[in-house]
Amino acid sequence: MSGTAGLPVKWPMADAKHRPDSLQLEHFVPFRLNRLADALSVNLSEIYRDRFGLDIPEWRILVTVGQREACTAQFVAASTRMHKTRVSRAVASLEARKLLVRTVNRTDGREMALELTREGRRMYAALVPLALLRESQLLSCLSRAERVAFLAAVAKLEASLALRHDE
Amino acid sequence: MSGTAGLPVKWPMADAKHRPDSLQLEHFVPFRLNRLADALSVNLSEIYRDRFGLDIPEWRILVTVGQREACTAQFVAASTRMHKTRVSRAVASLEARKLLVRTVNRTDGREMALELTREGRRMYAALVPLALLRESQLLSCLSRAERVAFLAAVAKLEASLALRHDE
DNA sequence: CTTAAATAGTTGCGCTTGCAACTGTCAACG
DNA sequence: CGTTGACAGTTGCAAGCGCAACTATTTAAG
Repeated sequence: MSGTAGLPVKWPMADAKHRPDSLQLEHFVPFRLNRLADALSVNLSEIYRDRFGLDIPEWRILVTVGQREACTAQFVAASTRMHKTRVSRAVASLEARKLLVRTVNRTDGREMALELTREGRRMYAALVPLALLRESQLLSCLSRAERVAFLAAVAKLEASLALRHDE
Repeated sequence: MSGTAGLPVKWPMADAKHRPDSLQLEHFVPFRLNRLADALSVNLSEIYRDRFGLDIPEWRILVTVGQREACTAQFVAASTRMHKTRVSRAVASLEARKLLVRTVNRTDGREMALELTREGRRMYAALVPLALLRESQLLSCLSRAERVAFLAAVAKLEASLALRHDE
């Protein structure tokens, strides 16, 4: 332990520079993406939480169901990549708030079709434009070319991690 | 509710196409980044969890402390953007495992300098090359130009969200 | 010196989550 | 039919987390 005799440090001493064997968290891409995604979530939650009282799982379900006629919890779980218990509980919550109804499938009693209620649709219709606006605001710091390049790279990363299920 | 008489749907009916008032979660950038960041975390955790028994907070602390001589928990919290209680508990865990020691600052008894033990440094030294290798593997689906463009866009987004504290 | 405000770090508590185990239903096979 | 395995969805439980409240220490002000 070299020079820690004259301890202590309010702020750390200048960190080792970019040596190939040194990992600087602030430049480590997985960490940066995690932090970025989290900041975006927090930013977006102003809309769905503060203005509509939804948490993340509820918001995802509302959007997933709202953009279709109806679908199963299974489908929601697969397309949002949420654990099925997380979906189950959020669906129960949305049902309790009368934003969504569940109907048992007549030909397969295991499944339940999820469908937004009139009120659920109203919330969906109010939410979507705000979310899309916020998305474009968040991306507005990029030029059109930068945005295209960025999204193309994201798509490639998604493909390489087998995250895409459509197209 | 219109055509849900002949219910139910194992898979949802073809979803409404890209109408401007329709939000498709699979194309919604904040969601995609969240999913991407999560996949990267899972991918990386194979290294720090399975091979070294660390969880995310512990891994971040090990890296943050390891790249400096010493620093405070405060600094770790600020630079990793983790809540101070999360840092506090993970530091306690690392200390219990003798990967890290805490030393009270002589001139300010509130602070404690965090420093890796010999064993902590050994783990850090073993971990870093693996993590950097994995990072480059994850980015290897992008050409050099694509990678540069991607990172530039990420940096702009970070700046626009005030996530950068250095440089 | 004394008091008040600020800061570093810890802890109690409630909430959310994932895992494993469970219920109930359907499909396959004898 | 009856049994076995797969599948949709739910629940008990323990672990992780953030918030608020706390301790201990330092700094500022009077």
